[in-house]
Amino acid sequence: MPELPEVEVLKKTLTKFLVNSTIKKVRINNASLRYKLANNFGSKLRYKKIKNLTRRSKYLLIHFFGGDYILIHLGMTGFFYLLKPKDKKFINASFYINKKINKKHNHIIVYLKNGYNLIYNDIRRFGFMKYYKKSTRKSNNFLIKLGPEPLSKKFNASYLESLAKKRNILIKSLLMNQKIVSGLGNIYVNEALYYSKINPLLLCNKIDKKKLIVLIKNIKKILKTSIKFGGSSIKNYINIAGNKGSFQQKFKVYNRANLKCKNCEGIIKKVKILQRATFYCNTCQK
DNA sequence: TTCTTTGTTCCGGA
DNA sequence: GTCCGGAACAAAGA
Repeated sequence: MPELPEVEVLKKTLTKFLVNSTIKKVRINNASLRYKLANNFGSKLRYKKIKNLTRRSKYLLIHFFGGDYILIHLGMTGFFYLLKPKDKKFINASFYINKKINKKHNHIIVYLKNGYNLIYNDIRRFGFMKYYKKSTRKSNNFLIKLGPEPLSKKFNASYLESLAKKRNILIKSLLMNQKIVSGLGNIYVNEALYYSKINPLLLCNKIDKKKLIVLIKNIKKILKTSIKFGGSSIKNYINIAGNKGSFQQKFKVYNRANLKCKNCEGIIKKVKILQRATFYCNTCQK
């Protein structure tokens, strides 16, 4: 699942290949993403020159000279790769492809003047992209409601405590709320609570500040490590088309129901919180 | 056929 | 009105 670190790595990788490049044409194989692509999506992109790329939460933004931009969300299975057919160069830009690419899910192909094709592949089509005018930069509905970035200074223990004491919800629900902190998904919340020895079923207003300090520290550490790891694993993907990557995510608790805890003798339990799979060790997460 | 998966929105109960 | 959890939704694969 593409989470914040994956999007950050994607941004960095694409930046190298897209900035200052001009779009020659766009081929849309399937416009039915999570939100149907506008009919003029391709024609709007044509001849646009890319200025820079940014990330907000799990959204990737591609900015054009002149100020218009596209907003992208990868959903559950969306990813990008770059292909330079002339020299058979293949670059996996999206961090986590383990399986062979099924071309039938190549929904959008952007042909760039620099010879690269930027390809968007999304098996379940929960991802989306939208074209926006410059004037929407400060009023974009997807961005306007988001809380602080988890890696920003604004996301600290005092901030979290002030919100936690006002609410009567589970700590996991608090962290999953994008208005509280934006960009943490299910996997990283599970992992961060495990590292911090905090039970996801605890009420957020019952957790003392000491614990919150540890939690904040771990969230930042896990995200940073993951970004670093993603950055280095990307290199292994600069291969000829078809070569598989070997990157494996090493989760401490996520998806380990009924297995032995990596920290103690406990067994990892699985419950649902906000309809999401939640994993924790009953012994070390008090 | 049914279940799982994520992020967001909507709805109803307390 | 406010707070909270559950359902629904998007699509595909097991």
